[in-house]
Amino acid sequence: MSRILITSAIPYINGIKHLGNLVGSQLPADLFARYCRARGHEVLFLCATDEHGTPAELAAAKAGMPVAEYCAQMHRTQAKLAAGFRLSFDHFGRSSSPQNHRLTQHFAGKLAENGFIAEVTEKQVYSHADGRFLPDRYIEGTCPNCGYDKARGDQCENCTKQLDPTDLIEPRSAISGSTDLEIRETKHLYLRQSALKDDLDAWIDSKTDWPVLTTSIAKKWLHDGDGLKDRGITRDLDWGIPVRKGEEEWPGMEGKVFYVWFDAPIEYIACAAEWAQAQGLDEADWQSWWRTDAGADDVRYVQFMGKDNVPFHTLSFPATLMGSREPWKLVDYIKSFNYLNYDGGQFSTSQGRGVFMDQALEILPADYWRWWLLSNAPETSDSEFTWEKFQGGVNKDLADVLGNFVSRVTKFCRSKFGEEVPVGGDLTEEGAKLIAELDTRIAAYVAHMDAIDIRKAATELRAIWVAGNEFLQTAAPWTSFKTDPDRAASDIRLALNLIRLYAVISAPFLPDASAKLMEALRCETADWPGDVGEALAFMKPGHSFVVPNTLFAKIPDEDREDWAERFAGQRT
RNA sequence: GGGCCUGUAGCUCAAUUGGUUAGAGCAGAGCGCUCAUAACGCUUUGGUUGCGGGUUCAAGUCCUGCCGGGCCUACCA
Repeated sequence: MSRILITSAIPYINGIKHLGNLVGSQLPADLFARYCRARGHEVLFLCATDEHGTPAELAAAKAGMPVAEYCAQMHRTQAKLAAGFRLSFDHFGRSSSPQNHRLTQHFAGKLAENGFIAEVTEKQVYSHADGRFLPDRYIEGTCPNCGYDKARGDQCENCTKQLDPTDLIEPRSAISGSTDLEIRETKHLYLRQSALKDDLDAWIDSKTDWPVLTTSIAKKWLHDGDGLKDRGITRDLDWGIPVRKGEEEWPGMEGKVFYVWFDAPIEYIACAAEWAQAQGLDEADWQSWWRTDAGADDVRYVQFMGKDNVPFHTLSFPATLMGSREPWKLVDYIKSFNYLNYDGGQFSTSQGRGVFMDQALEILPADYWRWWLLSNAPETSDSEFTWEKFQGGVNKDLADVLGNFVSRVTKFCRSKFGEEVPVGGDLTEEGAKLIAELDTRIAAYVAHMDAIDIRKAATELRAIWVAGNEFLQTAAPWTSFKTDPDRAASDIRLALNLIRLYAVISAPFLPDASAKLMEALRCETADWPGDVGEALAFMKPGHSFVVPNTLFAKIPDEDREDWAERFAGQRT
């Protein structure tokens, strides 16, 4: 047994996430967490909402609520949806927690102490009408290069030229439209990542087993141009963690807050502290996961995220931890994902294009989504959601292959032997062959899960389900029952136990279906199978069960057509 | 512009890291079965591995030049 710390990239507070967000971090993290627990490991699985920054302030203003209240409400919404998808977080925290305030300020203090913070005075655009400094991309104007009149202050979307806000002709606030802008001097703190470049480089080089997607992005940032650049970690905002040097005031930084991407990864640690508090544990309990001087040396730490998050997790956050010169646990493995597209384009939060977490659960139970999304996870390249593929995958894999197997076995047994595991007969030749095949296949499945090769694991799991149908076909208990009922009894006993085995090993993908099967079979223990032969003899003759209701209903064409139309554009 | 990834059957993906005849699932065709959610099983059609060069005893895999797709490029988070 080992101790495994798992974190999912923390979703931004600003609204409900779509399926692309879900499959890129939280869902695969949950799959792995459930699998590790099922294998008997001690797991701490953490996630949280990322609550600071300009978009949160603007979303709150739009909703006519104080930002703290807005975040609290959206946190509850996101927590509820996470529960709906059966995301098994040990704690779902908030980056605005007191624990994160304290830790973020602590890290800033340590970094300053060790010379990794620079104070830089720079010029920023201030909007009088909005009463705030504007991030570059919240300034709009005419592009000096191509004349496009909705160019943003960081880049022109029309000609893709990189811009500085001061380059824009007739700049205006993207928030209010006001042209009453002023360039003001303001002082900010920079994390001197460049001073830690060699340490980071050597550390990344040592991670030879990481996905190429992860290391190539890190390497690019380390070696592009002049190498790793320092990064501003403060902002002129009201909503955020006040800039402090540990417990002390930070002269000259009054009224400023840390930038979300400084405090958001630190929430991974703070979240463990929140977890300990919620569980009534003490400091040492969460520190044993995070401090190598307090027991975290034997922890394996795995992070899950979309590719857009990689630079922060491979560089900025490790730089924060390394620069503290304190014994914090660094990540051991980063599993990163490409994007899931929606029917030929991108999922779009702003345009309401695609399926969002709340809508998905209104349509179908979580297991349907979990299976399709995970078995089509964008691991090696971007992948695409279409309603045809979704319908095809779900109907074939879940309804026909798995669901129908359960149905044919339990119903056959009920009609011939009654609702209990039949008595009589010895293991047949077909049964022995099945056990041998499952031995190999389950070993392959386990190897893929250990390696977090999700699509391959799903493919193998499906093959394991298929093996059950093949077994029934060759054993043909409906025929043998007429001449040799003991033989049929033995094969059906094996098949009923096979359903239990499926429930156990499929649980990381299909937690609800798994629970439903275990209940129908009146089984409580769900130990991971060691010896397959023993696992398939778990339920003894005479063990009673009930025939479960349809495990997975098929998606009819009419529904598919209806949904395709409903989610094509503007969300209502 | 620069960098990275990618292109394999109609579709979605594999191919033990250079090693026999490139494999699965879906879709299509045929046969079988009748326990089951018109489900299941077996067989089968289908490939000049984007295109052209090169290295090698051997290339889907390595090098190179084109062509196409995607992502990142540091103030969205």
